[in-house]
Amino acid sequence: MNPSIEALQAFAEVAARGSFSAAARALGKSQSTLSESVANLEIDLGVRLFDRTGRLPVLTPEGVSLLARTRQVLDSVDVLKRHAAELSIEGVEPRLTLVLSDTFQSTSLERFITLFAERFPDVELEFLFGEEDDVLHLVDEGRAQLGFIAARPHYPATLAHQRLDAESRIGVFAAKSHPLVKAGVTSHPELSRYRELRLGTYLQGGGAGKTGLSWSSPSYLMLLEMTRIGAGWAELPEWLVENYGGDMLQQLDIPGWPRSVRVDMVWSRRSRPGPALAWTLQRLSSGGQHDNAGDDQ
Amino acid sequence: MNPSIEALQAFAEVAARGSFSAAARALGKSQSTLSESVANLEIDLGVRLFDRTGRLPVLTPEGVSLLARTRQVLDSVDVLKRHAAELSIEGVEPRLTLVLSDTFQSTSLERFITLFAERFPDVELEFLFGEEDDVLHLVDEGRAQLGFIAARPHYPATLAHQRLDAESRIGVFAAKSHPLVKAGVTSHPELSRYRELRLGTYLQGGGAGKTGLSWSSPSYLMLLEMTRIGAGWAELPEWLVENYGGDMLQQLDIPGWPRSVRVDMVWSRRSRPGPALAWTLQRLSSGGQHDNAGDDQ
DNA sequence: GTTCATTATCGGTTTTTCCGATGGTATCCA
DNA sequence: TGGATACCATCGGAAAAACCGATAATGAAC
Repeated sequence: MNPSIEALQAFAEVAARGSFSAAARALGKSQSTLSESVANLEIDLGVRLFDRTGRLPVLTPEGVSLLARTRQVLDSVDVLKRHAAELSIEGVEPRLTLVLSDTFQSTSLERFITLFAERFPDVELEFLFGEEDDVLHLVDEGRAQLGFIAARPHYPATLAHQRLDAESRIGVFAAKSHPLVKAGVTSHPELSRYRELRLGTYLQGGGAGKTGLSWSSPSYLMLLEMTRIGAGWAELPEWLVENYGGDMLQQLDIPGWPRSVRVDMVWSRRSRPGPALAWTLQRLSSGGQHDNAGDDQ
Repeated sequence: MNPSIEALQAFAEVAARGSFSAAARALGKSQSTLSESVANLEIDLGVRLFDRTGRLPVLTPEGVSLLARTRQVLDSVDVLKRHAAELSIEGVEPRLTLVLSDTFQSTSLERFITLFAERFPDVELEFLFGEEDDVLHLVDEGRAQLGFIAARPHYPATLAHQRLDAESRIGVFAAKSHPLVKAGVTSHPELSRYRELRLGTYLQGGGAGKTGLSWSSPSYLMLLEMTRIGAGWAELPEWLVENYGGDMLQQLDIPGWPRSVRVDMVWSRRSRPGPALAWTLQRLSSGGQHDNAGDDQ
């Protein structure tokens, strides 16, 4: 037989107030209910929880011990109820999936994560990584709710987008030991004689257009790694090279590079953003640093 | 309104089996009960837990999220019930209080603690520290269930005792920088001209008998500390000096010292030892190293 | 000793839980 | 296409539990 949650609440309240009557008043129930409820709980558990010889009930040692576990039960019930209320009344999403791009600097992400954990402790955060078309695809099909992508002029009609303040610089890099560094390559045509390590998405199978000389990976981090070991040259975000490139990479002085790219957030128009997504959009679109940007609702 | 534990069990079971009927069979209830139970839970929480369009119910994203919390509730309920069963059926004590003496080597204690934690995970272990009469007093008045004390020939009639295998050597120590070390004291009468740092219990107020020249503390560790800073000489367990004395103490060569003292366990005769205490007595009295010493019940 | 607050117990009502039966429906197989 | 099967939701009724108000007993305080 399972104890009822009401009985557990009664037990905890009586223990806390030291009196059946006071606990009854606190819980808005009658004294007799509490008395019977606790008595039944004692029968249920097979343990005498209170010493009732005196005027007021006193916890037995067993009662003290079981009270601790009872509180754990009640706490977990509260968590459950609170989360359910968020889901139903406020309509908060059970989880939020973000597709991150290495174009998007991860430093500004740390602040966001801690704030999000405070504001939505019950929402599961899921991170995916992807670049370019993969981002759009994941968001469009609903696998992710929010994506970050190197800004482009046009987006599918089903996607909303917003440009972020931050901009990211993309340069052309090669390992210092790579032949093209010694050869002093300074133009793009020359570059194309060497192997390019380029971003390849999951979507387009085996590189349409550029083939043969180029290798591809869907992750900037793996491109960086391959560049480090001298497998070729690559377009890489500068911040990524600064943080993870060590001293082994050399930025190439090519006309038109490094380029400054802006980052866009994209999300689906198909359904109205839930509270967690809306909050996230607000926070990130206003730059994140000034919190007083009049962002209610 | 609180959800009932039965309903939460039903929810978890349906989610686990993927079918109301299967869950009903598993829980020994009727299918209609489970169906209604979960339906009411959904109303209670205000959240749709299952998608019922197909033949079998499928968890909604919200359901997945709430299922995790529900499992936590059920787990904590299981802990509560298990602990209650131990307390009631097996009569396990809610907590066990030991009075440790620094005479008792703490190395053999570590093994005991880990084994105890395995065998009685729900029993609270409380440690007190005391020496001599304090130990007897705490055990006799029920504040502690088991005490360790330097062996003595007679004990109060209300206390049972058992000699342990291990023996502890007590020597006379002083700081190497203390005058009596340089003076080359070799007999007890000479010693008495210097300040003694002696064990003083909580019981006997301000040192009956030896006064004036002696300072006292109820803890060997504090005596050790005072000896180290050169406040006087003291009788100390050798193992304590070895472990915590550093190189600052000198053992004095006094006739009759160091003494070998045995350690006794003492417990009350007033009530039959509970399972946890009985287990502890068995384990410690047989030395702790050979586990096959025929100790059942 | 009297008064006050507290607890246990008892009858009765309301609510919840549970069951069996029933009907509707998706899935599978002939 | 049609039948068999397993599944689910719903309904009425029975059993159990929760809850209340009233009452009597008891410890504490004055």
